[in-house]
Amino acid sequence: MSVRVRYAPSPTGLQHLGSVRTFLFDYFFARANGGKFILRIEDTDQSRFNEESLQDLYDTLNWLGIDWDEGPDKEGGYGPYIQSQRLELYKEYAEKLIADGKAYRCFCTPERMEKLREEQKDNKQDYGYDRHCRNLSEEESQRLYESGAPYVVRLKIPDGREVAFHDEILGDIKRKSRDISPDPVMLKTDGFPTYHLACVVDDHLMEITHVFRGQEWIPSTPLHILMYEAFGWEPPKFCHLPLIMGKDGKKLSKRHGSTFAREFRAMGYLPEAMVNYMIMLGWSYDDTREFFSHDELAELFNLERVNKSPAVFDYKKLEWFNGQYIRKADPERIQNLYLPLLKEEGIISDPPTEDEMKLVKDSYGLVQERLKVINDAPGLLRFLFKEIESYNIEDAIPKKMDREGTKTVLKGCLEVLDGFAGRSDEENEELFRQKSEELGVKLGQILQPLRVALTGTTVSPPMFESIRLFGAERTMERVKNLIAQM
RNA sequence: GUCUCCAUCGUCUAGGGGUUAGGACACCAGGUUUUCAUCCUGGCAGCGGGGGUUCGAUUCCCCCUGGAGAUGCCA
Repeated sequence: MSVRVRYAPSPTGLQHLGSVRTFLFDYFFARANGGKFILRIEDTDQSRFNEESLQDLYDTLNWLGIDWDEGPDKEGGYGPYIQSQRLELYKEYAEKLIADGKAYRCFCTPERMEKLREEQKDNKQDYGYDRHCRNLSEEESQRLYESGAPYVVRLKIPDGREVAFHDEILGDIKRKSRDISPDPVMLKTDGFPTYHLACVVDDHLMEITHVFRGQEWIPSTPLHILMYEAFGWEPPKFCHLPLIMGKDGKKLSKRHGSTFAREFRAMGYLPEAMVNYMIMLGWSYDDTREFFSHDELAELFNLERVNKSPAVFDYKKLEWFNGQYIRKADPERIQNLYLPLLKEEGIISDPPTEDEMKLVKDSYGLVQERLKVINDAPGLLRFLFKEIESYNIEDAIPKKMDREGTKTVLKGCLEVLDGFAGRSDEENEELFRQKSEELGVKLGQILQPLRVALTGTTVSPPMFESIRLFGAERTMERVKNLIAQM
């Protein structure tokens, strides 16, 4: 049987790192096995549905280069792929369950449920429905139904059974049926299915072979097994993925840092770095290799090497991956990624002038080794395009030197800068060395004030290259400017 | 509370009855260098505890501990 895998997000929030990891495993498993990757929208919670998250889903998938074979916009013979468009189907199957005696209508009001819950809490009993309506006589149930009373459909959980399933990652998992929540709701009052019903019905109808989902679903899988039994269907294979944690071992959340895919995109992470890092969170290839292209993953990903235990998300390592990928990337691509940022920050005009574009292109060498994320670029390049707003004089004064000495050094720089453009870097360096000897300081002590004069900071790209790009004459202006302020 | 899952350096992981327990990030030190970064070299650091099984357990089994998740008309 050919592999069919689905990613089934519910559009109630933005795609976060856990979602990304799940669909990456879905996708690459499908690809590596020559199977189909299906996108299904689980919008069964009307109250939490939100349009923005739907757009975010598509944006995220597209950004990371993940395409699907079937989905809302790609009919593949198993549609519709949006659960809110399949309501009749779920109702039909719920009715079938009732007709077969596997489920029943429950007319208990929310008020009764709340009261029950409170009583259970007071008596320190286990929570759960007391099966009041399961014990209704058929006539009574029918009468209430015909009276138009609102109801939900609940599955009858059998007593005294052990429900087992085999997880492809975790192995055999068992649970006693009495530990499964008594008689979970399948169909809500509003006619929408719960996750459990919709998921089981759709996975079966869409002939899903492997269900990938987070480990938080393990406790409800026995329930799903019971549902497959009630329908007389063969369950798919289950693959419960380890959870992603924050540094403190708690479930990853905002307080650990960014968690939404779009935030990483906005910060200037490359999609391939993101994919590579995320796939390594819970999966490994061997004892050393850790760089994988999209195509390689689509060939090499497998279930055997998926880890069982939860993984802590390491922002530092992601950053390292990103730096590695930026350095390997085509310069033009990286420039095009930060070009809009330069415009946004008003560093260059919009549209850029010809001179600005040339300078952006020529200056790439200044940043390529220094970028961890794309968004670092504006800060590194700003000095080439904009005047230094204010000098921190202290920065300009090297260690073991004073203000006067620094002034003298800067004046010395002016002499060397004269005719700078006409000489090679080697020649210029030699001149700076001579000058520093003449002034009785080290080369670093002469270059630091110059660096501050040109860039406004003590940390910058290499001096000579920067001077060449910016122009020796204009550099001299900045040096004079700084001297005047000292 | 109850149920379920998990457990190798700080983090991601490889390994597996006999290994100097391997790699990567981070960190530290050194080198290259005009600062930063890159790059190179080296270093620090780990099998949670207790019982078994065995000639021998980090590896297999049990218990404990620790961590996480689930206990919704949310997914």
